[in-house]
Amino acid sequence: MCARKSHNAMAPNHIWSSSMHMAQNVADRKDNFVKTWRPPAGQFSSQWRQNNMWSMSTMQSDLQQRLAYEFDRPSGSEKLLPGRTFIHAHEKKFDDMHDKPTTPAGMNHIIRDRYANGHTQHSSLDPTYAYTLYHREGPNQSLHDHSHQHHGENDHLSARKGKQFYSHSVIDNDFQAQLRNGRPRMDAKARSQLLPRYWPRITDQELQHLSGDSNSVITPLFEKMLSASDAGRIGRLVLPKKCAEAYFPAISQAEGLPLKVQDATGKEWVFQFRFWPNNNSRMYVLEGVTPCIQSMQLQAGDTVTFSRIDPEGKLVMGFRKATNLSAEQDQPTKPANVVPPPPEANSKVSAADSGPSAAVPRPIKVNTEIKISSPVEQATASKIDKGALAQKEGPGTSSSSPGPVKRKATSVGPKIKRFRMDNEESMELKITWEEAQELLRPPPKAPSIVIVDGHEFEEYEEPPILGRRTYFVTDQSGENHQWAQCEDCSKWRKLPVDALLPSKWTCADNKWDPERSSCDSAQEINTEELTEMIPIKPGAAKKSKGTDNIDVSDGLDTLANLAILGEGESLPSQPTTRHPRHRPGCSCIVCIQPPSGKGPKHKQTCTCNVCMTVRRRFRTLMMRREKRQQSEKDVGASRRKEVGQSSEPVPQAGSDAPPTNTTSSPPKTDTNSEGPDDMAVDNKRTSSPIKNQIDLNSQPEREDEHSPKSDATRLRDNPT
DNA sequence: GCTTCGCATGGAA
DNA sequence: GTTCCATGCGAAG
Repeated sequence: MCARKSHNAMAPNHIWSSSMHMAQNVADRKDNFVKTWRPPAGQFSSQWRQNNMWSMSTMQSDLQQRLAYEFDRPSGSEKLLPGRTFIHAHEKKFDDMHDKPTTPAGMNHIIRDRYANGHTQHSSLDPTYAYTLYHREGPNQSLHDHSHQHHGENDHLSARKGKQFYSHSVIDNDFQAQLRNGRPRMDAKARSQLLPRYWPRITDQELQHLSGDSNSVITPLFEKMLSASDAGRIGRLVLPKKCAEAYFPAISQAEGLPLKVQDATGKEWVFQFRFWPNNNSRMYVLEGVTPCIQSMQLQAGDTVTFSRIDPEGKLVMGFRKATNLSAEQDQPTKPANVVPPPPEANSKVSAADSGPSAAVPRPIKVNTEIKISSPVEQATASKIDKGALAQKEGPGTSSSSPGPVKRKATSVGPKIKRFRMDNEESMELKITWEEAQELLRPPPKAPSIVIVDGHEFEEYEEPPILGRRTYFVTDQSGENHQWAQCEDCSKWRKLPVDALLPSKWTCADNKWDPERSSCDSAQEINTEELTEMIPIKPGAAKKSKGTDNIDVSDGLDTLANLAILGEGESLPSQPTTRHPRHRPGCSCIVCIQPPSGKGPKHKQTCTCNVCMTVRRRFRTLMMRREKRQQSEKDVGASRRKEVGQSSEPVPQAGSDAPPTNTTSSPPKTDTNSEGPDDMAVDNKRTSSPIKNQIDLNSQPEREDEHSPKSDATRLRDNPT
């Protein structure tokens, strides 16, 4: 359907794939290929929203990766060769082979550039080649980023002198490592099983620091975001099993063996590399990492990277601070992912921190996406630089780092999760993948038609762009059109279905309806009518005006409201959305609340998001409870009537109290007494120090599950 | 009572 | 259903 070329060129590739994959029979995957890539027919075929591709959950990781690329893709130098309008079957094959794991963005850049350089054969697609290869021609000469040099491969090889950086495993190098280590490295298949979140994303600057001045070659092995327990005082760093088995020495005894690891400063640490038996498997840990972690001032959420220095075969440990995110976004040109100057850092490292060119004698790649680990985050980054979406990276810059891999939320401790959510930038990560899809538009340049295996494909030379959200509507006459909201006046305008809007769109851009090409023109229909047709809330986009062109509030509000109303209750005029797994950035009632008994107490006057949500939820719960109790009373009364008529005493169902008490006892006025449900509600409402206010530190969603009696008791015990 | 060690548990993928 | 892995937890020191 779209953007075939660039996707094929840059689609997720596996780090460890070998060229043998290329030899796989294309026909084996032909059917799937065709189904996936065939341009769908129909009136929306030009829209960048084909569900058969963009909504398939099985494609998600791939798509996320693609999205990440689409978002950060620079233009200009990274375009594919204009003249190249065909797709090698084996290239597509490769893409298919590796569309599950995601590709670090930096790798994408390299791969793209290799395309641009005419390396279109297997080597250009083979990540083992395609990753970064840097060389320094002399002490004061520039390091040449392969991705920006339009030289041939031979030029590079011949020019390689002095220090070399291999940002990913080079086959020969890996083979040598096998020989040195005396045990086979992970085979290609096993490598392909390595989860993308462990793929190393190391900038060239990090590599420089790790390498020091030696003539060494660095092979990044894997990385891991520190969990709370990793960074805690236990001193145990849980290692991803496959990484441990692939890159660390084989151990047969649980006690393991001591492992020397060098940090970025050259200091050597000795950890105990061992495992625990676990569910017929092993759980690998590095013990004794606390001093090292502390010396690096790492905490949960930060990332440690493991690399190998060859030819010594040393393990070297780097790190990346998670807290660089905000600073990085504030200063997008500052190189991120730079190893902070350790205590004994030399001037080189310090200089590196001061600017991209201070310590690096070449136009080093400035990676502003290094912290962006998910497509959503990528989207956020793009949002920050909304005006220059397509030109975010100027000439001479690119991302050497990879990137966008969706991190497992549980790899970050709860506190870190909340910290990340509190982070202003992270709070902007409020766009789901499905929402992002709706914002993608084909690039303006018309696609060329290519034929692959007898099937026609639209091939775009440029990536999709972020467009303004529109809503497609079929009116009563069967006519299709779409509605878009003006950036300036927030009026909704009806547009033809094939209209492609830029992310910033105003009435003045309404070339399809000259009568309504001005913000002064009235809206064609009133908002109420519009709301009936499309799932928008009046003024929703206005809310986001000034902060972002992407209107992402709908889905979020849906989630929040669903959380408030409880599962199974949908909202009128809003799409029914099941709550996804809780992830960093999730704004649901569960995620935004501090854990029980932890965190600062909220005052009754607090108007924070948590408190406001709790209040709303409390009110809803109370209303529901009162309704339920009222209905139960009614049922009970009617039953008693029936019982009275039949003169048979029947215990009241669902009540602990004797049946006679409910009607015969006078209303209790003692708020401390344990009364019926409605009294418990009253108790709850009045137990607060401030009249008619609720306990913002209580957890109504749990209270809802408890008996009213316990509610009253707990509120009495903890009136704050 | 505190820390360390080893395993178990359960959520997430 | 299986595997991975973050973390809880009890035993031992």
